[in-house]
Amino acid sequence: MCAPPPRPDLAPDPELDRAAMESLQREIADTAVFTDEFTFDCESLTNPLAASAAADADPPTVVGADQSFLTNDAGDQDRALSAVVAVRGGEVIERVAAVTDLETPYIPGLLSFREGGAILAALDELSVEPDLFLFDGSGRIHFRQAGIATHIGVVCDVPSVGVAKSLLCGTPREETADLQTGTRVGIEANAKVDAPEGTLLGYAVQTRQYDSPNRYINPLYVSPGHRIGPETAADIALALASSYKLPEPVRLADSYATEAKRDYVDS
DNA sequence: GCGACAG
DNA sequence: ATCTTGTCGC
Repeated sequence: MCAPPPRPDLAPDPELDRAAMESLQREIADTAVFTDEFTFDCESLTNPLAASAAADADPPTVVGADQSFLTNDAGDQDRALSAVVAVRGGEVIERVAAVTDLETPYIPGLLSFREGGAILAALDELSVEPDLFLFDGSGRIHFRQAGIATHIGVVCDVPSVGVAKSLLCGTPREETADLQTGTRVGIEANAKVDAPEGTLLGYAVQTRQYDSPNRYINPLYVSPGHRIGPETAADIALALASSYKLPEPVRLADSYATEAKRDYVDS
């Protein structure tokens, strides 16, 4: 992005010790806004495959991000590649990628300190101005309500949504098996979450399901990152998912992360 | 000791 | 995340 992050002081620093990381996450959560606070038109979050795409509206720029990892000669993952794809009105308008050294191992709950640096480096290369971020990982569904979507959203002060493929913490309010396409089940805070029990953290969202009773697709776990409420976060995930389980911007970032990694390995 | 968790 | 074969269904 052209402008520097509004809160560089809150950036994920992999040099911090564990206690300091957790402390920073509490500060991130305090700074985060878990209600709708954005100016773009949510109704024009259409994609090209949606027949209802309004040609006259000016659609927001949605940026999806996902990471892949590079291995050194010893066989260890030593670098992260962050792939970022900007989509507007269902069209890809820009793709950028950045590679940074990994400083921290993967620790559940501290993902942003491992991958955040690469993401911020990639976003720095982006020339378009994002209206909304979609990340592969949790937002408010997190022990300290500060998953990677919340962390990066707050640092950049850009509305963001977390899209995770599995549940980190929290409790579904109802059975999440056999949900119909387009339906959702609330995920609320349990004892493991630093929030009053019962707090609505996000939703299990069934963006896609097979017709035949033989094959089955698990729901996504969608939660507010920053400046988005839980209902809208789920609405956004559903609106941006077309033929696949993942919302288009993250699905495209996912495949670009694989593609860019292959290209990077060549050279 | 038990529980155990995004990517 | 990443590594793979096999299998289903369009």
